[in-house]
Amino acid sequence: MINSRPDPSPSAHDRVYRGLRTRIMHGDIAPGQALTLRGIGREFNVSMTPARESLRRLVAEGALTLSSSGRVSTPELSNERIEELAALRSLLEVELASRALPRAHFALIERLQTINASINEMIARQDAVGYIRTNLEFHRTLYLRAQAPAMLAMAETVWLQLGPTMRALYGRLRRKDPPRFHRMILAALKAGDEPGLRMAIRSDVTQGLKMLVA
Amino acid sequence: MINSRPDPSPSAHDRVYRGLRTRIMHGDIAPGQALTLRGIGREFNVSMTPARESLRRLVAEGALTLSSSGRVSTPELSNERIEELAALRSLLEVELASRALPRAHFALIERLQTINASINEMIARQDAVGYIRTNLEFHRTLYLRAQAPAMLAMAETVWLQLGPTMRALYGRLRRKDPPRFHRMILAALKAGDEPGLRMAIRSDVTQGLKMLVA
DNA sequence: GCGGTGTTTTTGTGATCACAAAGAGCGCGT
DNA sequence: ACGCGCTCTTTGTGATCACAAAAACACCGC
Repeated sequence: MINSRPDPSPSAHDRVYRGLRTRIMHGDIAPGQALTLRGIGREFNVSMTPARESLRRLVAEGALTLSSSGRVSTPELSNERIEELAALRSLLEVELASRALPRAHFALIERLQTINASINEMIARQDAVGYIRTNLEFHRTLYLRAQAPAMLAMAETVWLQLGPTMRALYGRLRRKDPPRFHRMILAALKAGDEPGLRMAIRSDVTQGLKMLVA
Repeated sequence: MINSRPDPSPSAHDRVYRGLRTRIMHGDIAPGQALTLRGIGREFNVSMTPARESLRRLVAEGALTLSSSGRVSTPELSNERIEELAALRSLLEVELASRALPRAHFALIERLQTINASINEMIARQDAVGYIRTNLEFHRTLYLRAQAPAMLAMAETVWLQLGPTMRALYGRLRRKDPPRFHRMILAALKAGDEPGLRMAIRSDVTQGLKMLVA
């Protein structure tokens, strides 16, 4: 669903939407944070109309929740919901990785290794938002090779829903070691080992969850 | 995502949204059909504002496509996209059915059998829209038992994207025989046979696709 | 007849407004 | 000190408008 072509005239509501979306996905906003139409409008220098459209769009994608009185805020997910979303990530991303595997040439693996190095840097720097962003870039770069845009869009929707929660999670986690499953993913890609890749993805995706429950 | 509680004050845009959504999901609208803001507004007796919100929401869910000039229309899916969406249905619905299996008691199976009888009636009556609606009701009734609202919502989003296409498909299909895989699903549910259920769901979901490619 | 060109109509966009409901704050009474 | 009620502010909703771009249409020359 991500389109990288330079849109000649990005409509106002699209600009607002994209701005908020990346902020939410990367965990810039904490769970439970309320957003107001006029506040968004002021921040992006637009009227209430485009602000409303972008907020409602994000609500439709599950990135924000709509209270009964119409107020929108970033969601505070229950543990059950988090587990369900992790299961969805696993389901979708294992399939995406599996489809990407036959198309994963050396250049791609090299790029993934570069991104992985950035991730380690973010960890060393204790930069939670940067870590989430770079980690998602790692996954998206791989899944783009699957040539399955609808499936990738769904995976991104799940990321979006988990964004604020992941921030709260990793923020308090203060991990020090690099993600070990990423090395397993890279090894499986190099070896063309599909079962190994599926297991590595599943482990990587559900890894964060285990830390939460603990 | 479907909420059956009687909302005391359904906002205008919600009423419009729901109306359009069920129409699209059930295949009331043919692929490629264009929708205009003022037209929707007239039809539902609202101004452009709620019409716009509902259209944009449906676009966000992939139920409608937005042309470069801002016009919205029901999508005409490529064969590749249809295959991908069918794969998504398979992925999600197999998991949903698998989760519903341990919770599927006799009352549920009985209800499914009743719905299945309705499906046969729709087929005999050559009612394409009624067939799609009842068929989705069969699946949703089963999946509701999975207690996985986010996953069910995603499956419904896929149905929504396939709605107009399924209509065009089944409309020209003129099938005469009842869906054989539904009997397999019921049998597997009664027997508590999980592998059999997974296979039956996968077959049922991808069955329509095969007819399209042929 | 046909293609192109001008006009006219339709359509989406974003701003603004009036309104009602929800929230926040404050003070009064007990 | 605490709860209740009142008021003022904030907030979302939906209608309407002006504007620009796009589409539809009609007309004219060839």
